[in-house]
Amino acid sequence: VAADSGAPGSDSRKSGRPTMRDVASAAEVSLKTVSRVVNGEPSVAPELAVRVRDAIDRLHYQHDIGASMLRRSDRRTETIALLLEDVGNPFSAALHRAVEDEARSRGVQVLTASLDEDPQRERELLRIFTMRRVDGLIIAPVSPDQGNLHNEMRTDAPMVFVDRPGNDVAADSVLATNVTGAAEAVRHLIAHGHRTIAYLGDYWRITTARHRHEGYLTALGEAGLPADPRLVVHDLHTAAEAERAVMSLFRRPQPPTALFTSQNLVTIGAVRALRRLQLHREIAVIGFDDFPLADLLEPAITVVAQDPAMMGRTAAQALFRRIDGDTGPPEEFWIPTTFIRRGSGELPPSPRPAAPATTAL
Amino acid sequence: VAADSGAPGSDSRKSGRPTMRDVASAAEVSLKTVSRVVNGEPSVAPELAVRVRDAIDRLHYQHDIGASMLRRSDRRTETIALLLEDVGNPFSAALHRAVEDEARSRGVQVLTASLDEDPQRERELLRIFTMRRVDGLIIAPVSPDQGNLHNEMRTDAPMVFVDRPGNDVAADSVLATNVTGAAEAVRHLIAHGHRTIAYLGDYWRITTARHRHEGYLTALGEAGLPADPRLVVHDLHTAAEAERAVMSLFRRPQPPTALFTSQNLVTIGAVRALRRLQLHREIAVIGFDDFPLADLLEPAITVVAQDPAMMGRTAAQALFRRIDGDTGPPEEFWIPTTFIRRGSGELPPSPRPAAPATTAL
DNA sequence: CTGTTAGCGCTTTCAA
DNA sequence: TTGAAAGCGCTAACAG
Repeated sequence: VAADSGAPGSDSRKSGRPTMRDVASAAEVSLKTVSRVVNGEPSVAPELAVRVRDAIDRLHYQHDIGASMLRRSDRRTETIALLLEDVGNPFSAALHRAVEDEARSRGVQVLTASLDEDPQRERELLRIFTMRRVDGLIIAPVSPDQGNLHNEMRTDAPMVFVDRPGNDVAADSVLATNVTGAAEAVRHLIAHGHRTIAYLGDYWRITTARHRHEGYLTALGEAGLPADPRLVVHDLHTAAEAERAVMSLFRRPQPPTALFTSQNLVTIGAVRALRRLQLHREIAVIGFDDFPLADLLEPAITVVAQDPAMMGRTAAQALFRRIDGDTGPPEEFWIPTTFIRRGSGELPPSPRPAAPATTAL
Repeated sequence: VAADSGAPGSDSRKSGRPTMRDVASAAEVSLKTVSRVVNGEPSVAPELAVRVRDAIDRLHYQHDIGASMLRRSDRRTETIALLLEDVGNPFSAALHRAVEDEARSRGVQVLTASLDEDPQRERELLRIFTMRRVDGLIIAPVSPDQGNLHNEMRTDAPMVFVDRPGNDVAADSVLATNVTGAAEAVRHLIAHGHRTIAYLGDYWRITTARHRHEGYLTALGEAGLPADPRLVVHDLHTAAEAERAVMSLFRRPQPPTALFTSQNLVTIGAVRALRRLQLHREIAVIGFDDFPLADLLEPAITVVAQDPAMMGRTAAQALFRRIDGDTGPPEEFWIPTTFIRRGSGELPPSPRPAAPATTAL
């Protein structure tokens, strides 16, 4: 076995990729010297280093990061996991990009996955990424019982929550100012004279949706306006659902004069419905979360913009601090939202009680 | 060394995560039996299997995929790389999502990275992913010299090109019907009476941009229309650049009556410019590549829609076929574009010679 | 069905 | 500065 290890020229390889041993014998040095050159350790005689590098080029040697990680003392895979709602949606995609940039500057690779609001998928991915020994995780959690989940997994890799809090897990979190941002929007509508403001929100189980609803209620409360439950619709997750919800809202006797939509797709669905009802110049709309072309619609859509790139960057930076050994108490990073006036949020209350739509209903 | 391997209860661990050996001694079986249970090999007595699983739960053992891969005969990492222009843009994000879904169904993880049109970054990432021993790569290439790149890398992992062809590399590719899609759009404009049609395109070096320009020329040629180089602007990569280009186009003596924009952001920039010039109801526009809310603009934007999800799915399926050992000749998969009439492409040629903008210029 | 031995490709430890 | 030996956590090959 060890007999042919020093044998110089002859390729004792059966097939497959060349290893450090092959390079060593080609360069007529020890395996360890090759390792030193590959890892850029300084204590190698220049002459030997040249011989090694020559052999590497000649054999097209490719270092195996996986194998090296196995023996390394730090056991770093230089890999982090990013678990988002859906890598295909604009918010997640922007956040992903920011994380990638931050990771790139550290030579770290990113494994991304979409959770689709599925708790089972979340636990499965947590298991998989633990088995892959990622150095850390950034996660927009789905499960309400993050705590159990995390314990159960025994993922000793650091974790940072983004967009949504990791309920009772002691870890950093990066969150948008959902409550105050939503309240600001609703206050703006009230200041423009609206008294009947509908709330259209995402799944109630999603923390951010609850927070935005809370901001809505706060602003109403401040103004001494009643919180009419008939003006509140939860659990809208797609544009189509939101469109239907708005259509039926305007079939009611006392329709709202303004809408606060708590999410991207809901805003778009609402705008679609108002167009169909020919009410888009009558009914005020403010959406939470900005979206491309919001400024080109007529009227342009007033929004509470989030900053997904900043959230991603902040989360990645926090994670890398933990990976680097920071053991301070968990921190919360609040990423401010930006209120952007564009027109739809500045429409005054429509005098007439809105179109009767289908009288039969 | 081997002395304590069989020692039952006492934890001989110094620290860190438990290994199969720990599980083996806790369950009082051999290491190999644990391996069998973990890998779901059937030939284990139920009683032993239970003991092993108990020990796994008790010690919170977590299988190490990296270590297992090192010794496995297939040497699969169950990982693929996905190299896209920018994971943050809608086209890439949608494609990414489709690849993820396809990979998920095989238990494969996806490492994604953005190339930003940077050839150096492309070669660096190719090197990194080779060192990580991904099972395969899906790539929207940047370099014109893919051939050299690929050779140089000696990435024996299969590769599939998506969105852009991998020039003279013998590998599968998944491409949109850029030439015919573009020609269809321009034919449509011609059919609506336009004779002066501008082409606004992305970086000339990008293959898809060249193909779309080719389609533009084809349609003009068929109709016997001259190809006026003053109506062609290349190398527009952002909405702002496109906006400026369109503004200056309409300062000229013979402005076009219609625009064909060869890319998302260019379309949006063009629409912005037409709005500023108050020409959005005069000048026809057809964009290549659909975008959200294109139907809500006024006029709604007629487009040649691509199908990024289909492209991602097709690419992933092709890649997995190769990973599974298919060694047939390289294939080209053409994903058809869909022409979507929405209004902006159906505007007739504007009779008056368009606004004079700034007379001083 | 179960266990033993060897060794994946690399880094560590320690001696020369 | 260089190298030999040991072993990371696991699976393959071959015994019992």
